[in-house]
Amino acid sequence: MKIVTIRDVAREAGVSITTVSRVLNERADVDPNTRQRVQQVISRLGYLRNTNAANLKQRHTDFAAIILRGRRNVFLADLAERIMEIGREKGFRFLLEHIDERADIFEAARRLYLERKLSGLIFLGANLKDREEDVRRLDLPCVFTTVDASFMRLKRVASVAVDNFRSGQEAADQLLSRGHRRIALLGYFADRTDSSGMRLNGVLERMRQHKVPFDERLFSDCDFTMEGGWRATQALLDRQVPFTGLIAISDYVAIGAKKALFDRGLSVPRDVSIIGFDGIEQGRYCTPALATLRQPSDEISAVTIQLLGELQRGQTGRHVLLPTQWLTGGSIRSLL
Amino acid sequence: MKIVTIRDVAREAGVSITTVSRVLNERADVDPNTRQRVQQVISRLGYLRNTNAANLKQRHTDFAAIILRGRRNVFLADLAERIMEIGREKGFRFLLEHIDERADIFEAARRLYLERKLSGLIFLGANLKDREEDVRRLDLPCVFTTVDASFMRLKRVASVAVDNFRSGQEAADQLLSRGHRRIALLGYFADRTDSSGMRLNGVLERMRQHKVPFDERLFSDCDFTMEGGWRATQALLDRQVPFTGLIAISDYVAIGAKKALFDRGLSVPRDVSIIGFDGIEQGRYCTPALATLRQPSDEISAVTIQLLGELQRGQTGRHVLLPTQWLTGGSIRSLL
DNA sequence: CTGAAAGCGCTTACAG
DNA sequence: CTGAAAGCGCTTACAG
Repeated sequence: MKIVTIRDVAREAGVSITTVSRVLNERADVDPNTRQRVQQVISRLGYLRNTNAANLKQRHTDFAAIILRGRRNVFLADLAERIMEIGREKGFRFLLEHIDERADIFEAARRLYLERKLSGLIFLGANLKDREEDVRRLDLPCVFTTVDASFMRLKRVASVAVDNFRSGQEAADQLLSRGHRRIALLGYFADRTDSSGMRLNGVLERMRQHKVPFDERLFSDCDFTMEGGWRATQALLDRQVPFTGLIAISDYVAIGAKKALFDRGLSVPRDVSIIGFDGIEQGRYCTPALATLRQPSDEISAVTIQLLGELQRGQTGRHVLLPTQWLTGGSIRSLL
Repeated sequence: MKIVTIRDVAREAGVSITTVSRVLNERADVDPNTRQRVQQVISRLGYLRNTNAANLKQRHTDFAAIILRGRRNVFLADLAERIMEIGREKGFRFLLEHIDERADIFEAARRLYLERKLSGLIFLGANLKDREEDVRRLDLPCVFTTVDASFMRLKRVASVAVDNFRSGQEAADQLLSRGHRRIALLGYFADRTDSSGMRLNGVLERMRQHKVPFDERLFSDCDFTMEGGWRATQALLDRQVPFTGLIAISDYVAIGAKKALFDRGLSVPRDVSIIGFDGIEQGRYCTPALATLRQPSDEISAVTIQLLGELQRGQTGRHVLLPTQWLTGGSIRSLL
């Protein structure tokens, strides 16, 4: 592949590379005729700017990077698209970096800053446990989306997430108000900041308030995947402890749970009522549709952009907690 | 954020930047003591190499780029992971580029080559219609995965895909052998190379062979999404033409179809038997499980790597068609 | 085994 | 409105 450089364009157009650079960067101080001539040469030669070279020299850019870990998380991928869409309308420019599940998001952020310079960072689905120092080192406007970073108390850090604890309470309310007393829980408890623990603790708190005892044998450990939900539910059923309701820490887990029940000849919602979290598209396509507590993606996206703007204008970071929305579905029924 | 450069490392370690560069690039010709000292300084200062600068100077690299369009396609995302996994074991190094649905894959390829130099390219889910000239211009080893590029007849181009036509035939066989005669089809017909048209034509061909007439009112147009399948099935049902079997061009479409049937009070497989294509994880978690023609991801991945290796060694590109695997499921039943 | 120097393809003051 | 020159942070012959 023959490589066309700015030098080739300059020669063909009969101008200096400085002028070509000006055209490339859409600067105003170029004669309209010159600009047009250069642009014609650019498209005729099929010139593409070498971003390496451009970024090497640039001291700073107006790009904000979105760092998204994991390539299979459709929820976060959609959120990223939405954030970029809303942000572009407000004049932001983005670099979306999809990094490996096992990669370190803060190292990725540093590398990206090094290479592209940045005006800000948006992290989707970050794990913040013991990472305060890493965040401080970045010293850039940082917005954490879908995770509460308020405990960090850093001026240039903001966050927006759903109120997972309250969301868990609501899930419990939905089952309790329909007469369910024996409720199974699928998920895990890690640290204070993780969404699984928050959601489950919300459920447990509300059960306590309603004086409904929680049978520990009805808790089954699992990660955020369908397979995890499937396995955990099988383990649960093996214990032979009866339950009529099941709350899973995510819709994916709930889908796995539903499958495991089906495999054992149990039916949803006849035998077990199921509730998930997140409100993924998939859940709407389940038969019956999965009842869930939906994360308001549009609002999360809009707030993310709002917070990034505030940080860039020098304001102290805010930490926003949004309520989830109850989305009912055929996966639950009333026992009353 | 303070930026540490190779110059800082060199000064701290008391060597030239050339030597630091040698350490960074893991060259053998460095004194072990020097190497260790430099490495210590690198980790002490938290130095990260500026890839822009590195790539600017490098004439070529041993990186192969994987270009994947669309951020929501879990099937292709998994395939990419698998390809990288297998490839790494064989000494390949990869750059995975996730590009926007609307972006041009060949422009992305050219830009990537410009910026990172490349030893080869792997395209996942490309659309090759009228793109022969673009491929020729790349003039690099190119492997097209999940699409048959044999019609291009270019020496440095190889491809691996499933035999979609045969796969369509098999889908038809599965329903016909169970006594289904009124079969609905969901998908679209574009050009010769697209998988939807190939699959559907396979179905139609086999129906002709079995002298089972196809009622055109049982074809409903849709894209590759769940929502598309849902809408198309509603349109189908509105026509009030009875059918007992349904073949959708993908599992996602089949999931949408199943939902639409459910919404109208119809049951799978009691009222309608459904078959999809691809074999996504999702399908296994449907209740009942979705019968499908699975694309053998592991084999596709392994062949992709094999073909890339062959091209890099100067061999002429081969075009491999793999059979799909029948994965039965509760979504179909026999009428016999 | 090590270093000085050229240069990758751009951008950016600076001068006119 | 335009151009010559310096320099971004690396790699790579080349010389020793």
